[in-house]
Amino acid sequence: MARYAQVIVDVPAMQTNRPYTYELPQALQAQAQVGMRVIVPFGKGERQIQGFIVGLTDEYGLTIAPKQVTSLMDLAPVLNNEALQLADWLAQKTFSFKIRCLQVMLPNAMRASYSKSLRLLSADELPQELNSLFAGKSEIEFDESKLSAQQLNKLAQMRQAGHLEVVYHVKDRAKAKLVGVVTSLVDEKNYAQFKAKVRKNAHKQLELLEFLYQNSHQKFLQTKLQASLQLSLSQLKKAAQQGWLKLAKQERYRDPYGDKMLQATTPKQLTAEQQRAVEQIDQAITAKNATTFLLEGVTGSGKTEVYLQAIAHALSQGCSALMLVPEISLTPQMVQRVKERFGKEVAMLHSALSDGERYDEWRRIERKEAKVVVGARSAIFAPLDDLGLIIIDEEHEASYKQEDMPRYQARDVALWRGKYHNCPVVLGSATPDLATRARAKKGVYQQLNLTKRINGSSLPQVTLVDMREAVKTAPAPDFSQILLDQITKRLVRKEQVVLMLNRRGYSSFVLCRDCGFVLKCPNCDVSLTLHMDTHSMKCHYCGHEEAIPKRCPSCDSQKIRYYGTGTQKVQEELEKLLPEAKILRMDVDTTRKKGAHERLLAKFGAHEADILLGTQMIAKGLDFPDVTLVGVLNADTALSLPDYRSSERTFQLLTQVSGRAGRADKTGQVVIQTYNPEHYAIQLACRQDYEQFFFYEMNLRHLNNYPPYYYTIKITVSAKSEAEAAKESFAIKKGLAQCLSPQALVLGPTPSSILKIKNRFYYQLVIKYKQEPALEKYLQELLLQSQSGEKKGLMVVIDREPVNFL
DNA sequence: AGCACGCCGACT
DNA sequence: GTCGGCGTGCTC
Repeated sequence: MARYAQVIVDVPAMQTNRPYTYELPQALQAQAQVGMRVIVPFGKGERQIQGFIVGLTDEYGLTIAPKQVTSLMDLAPVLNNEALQLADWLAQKTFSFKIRCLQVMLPNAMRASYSKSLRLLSADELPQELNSLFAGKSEIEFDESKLSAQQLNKLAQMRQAGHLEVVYHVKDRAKAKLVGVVTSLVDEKNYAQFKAKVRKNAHKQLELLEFLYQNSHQKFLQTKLQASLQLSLSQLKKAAQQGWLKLAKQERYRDPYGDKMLQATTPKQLTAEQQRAVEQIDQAITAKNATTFLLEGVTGSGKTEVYLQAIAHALSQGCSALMLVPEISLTPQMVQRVKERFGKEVAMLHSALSDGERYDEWRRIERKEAKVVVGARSAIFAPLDDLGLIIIDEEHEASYKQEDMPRYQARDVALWRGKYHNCPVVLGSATPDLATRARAKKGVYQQLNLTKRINGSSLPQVTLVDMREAVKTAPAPDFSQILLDQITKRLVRKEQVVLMLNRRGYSSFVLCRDCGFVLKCPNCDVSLTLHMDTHSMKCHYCGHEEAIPKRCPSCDSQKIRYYGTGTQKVQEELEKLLPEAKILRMDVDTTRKKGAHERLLAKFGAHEADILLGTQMIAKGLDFPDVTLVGVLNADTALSLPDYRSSERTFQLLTQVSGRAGRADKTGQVVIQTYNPEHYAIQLACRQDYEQFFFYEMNLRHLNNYPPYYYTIKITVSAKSEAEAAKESFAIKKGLAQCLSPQALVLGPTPSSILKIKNRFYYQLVIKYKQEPALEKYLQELLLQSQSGEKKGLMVVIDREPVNFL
């Protein structure tokens, strides 16, 4: 029983980034607990907002009168002690507002939505101008954007005079789904009595009564009953009135998967290597050791089976398990495998779920109805409170880093939770992140190796095509003769082909052959991308759209052409070369709709197409036995990017796609087209030689002072003018020089690779350092100060260990 | 973020 | 002389 609550309010700003003390009304004092959501008044006026109780006290150390908590939004805390501690750590580590860190722990639906309404206090004072607005009602919704300046003016006057008030609403969107349930009340005792009252020719009623009698005291889903007996709602209601049945609402989980029945699977026989890995992990689970394992295994070496058996062991110890996969919708096969093994014990959290579905999955976890959670990045916050194991599959994936506030790295959160629960964390990959692998080498992580492919199938045969030469005789700009021949061969043999277009930093734009003019976005510093489906030019950053020019806007030449390579263009090329081939295209455009991804893959799996053409997204986790050829059209577009990780990315990607070919009995072939055939990342990816790549790349990182030898922090400054952004970033550099030791390095400031986005200009600095005790404080201070510049349109963003330097 | 207070330009 | 612009500062 405390009198006051410490509340973090839902105002993401630097000045409000601290707890506020509210008085708890008598009635709430017994219920209030740390970790509950509340509604509190904040600021002048009657504005109401959501907040989180982070502490309870009996002291109120302020001289101003306390405000009172309006209401509690929860009956029990939605954030436990672990979540609150984790939020603290996150806020500090990622330079984020506390409120953002608390919100990221919960499903979206638990974030309140706000609205305002206008309530008329004395209706006779209403001026004519506002008559139509209120239309006789005493309370209307208040949407400032829909009102004219004059109307707002009049309203303000009314308010001043006390004839009108603004009412603030905080709505909890977290609602359980309710379904109608019908319970039969007909039995031996009343059946005859009911029947006597029904007219003889009322067939429908008799039929219903008969049905209810046959199913005495049973429960039915209202919708199903209506459908099977062809009843309207009013007929049901009438029956309820007569006492035949009871209509009620019942809570029901939204079911994102449908009632798809899955065949239960049993653990598979393990190879000696897998066995060893599972044993080591099991041991750590049983002993409650927060060991971090690096499970390094080539594609097809059976990492998933190791995960599944380790999860089973955690469950057998009475613990729960958490498994992260990169952007889950991309790997439906993986999800299915987990569901097949653990059935309804599994909860899924991924981006394709609606807010409601996500909320339901979250509650299933919280109520301990699901003990295995599979999900993408944000699932790392799943409310499992007896964790026995955390797995991060494809741990090198960049998608584990969140790109906006709070900019967390899910791997780091996993390690934190592992420590909290004393449970092991397994990082799995065929091509581990260099930092991870380096830690394993130093013995910080324990390495487990899977060196053999599970079915003994050999690694695919890889052919490098030097496009500098091949392009001279190529039948189409993106297809060398060698690749085309190979594709044709598969078509004849009725085998399947996967073609990957490395689109990073590459898209189709329009260029004038005469004057070199490129059509650019008026708001952003990027060229517009051609979209054949809508017949327009689009900006990928701000959404600006315009018509495709027929003549050059600069020199009026007609020689304005499409340049670059997009999947659409490649598809057209391919259709011309191989008119008989059936091609499926998979890219952002064709997979935007929910479930489109799965449908495309299912189609390809069912042999409805010969060729699957796509971007990076096809490289991950899909596994089709009849694919015997994988072609990479442009292996090196990412290599030229000004990012120290471009080699690592290219290596990972090529290694991964190569693994897609020939997994079963048929040996696969991989054809890689490149303009840099001698580049080490490409050469070593061809040989699937991670070890060699690791040594080579580590050496380069060492020479150039990059991670994992150094930590990095990126500071991005943006302003309405380039000069301001530049000026501010130079000032920050000056400040940094004061606080950093001579061992630290500061790169920049430089204009960001895309200088202008949505009419804002971006400059950035990168700090590379090993040990800087004063840095963290300095950066916190910098953020605090930047607040004053924010009104002038200056913004500062701090990103720890950024995933891209662009 | 949002809301009020407060100090300077263009109107009745 | 007032209305109303938006720069500034605070929110338990």
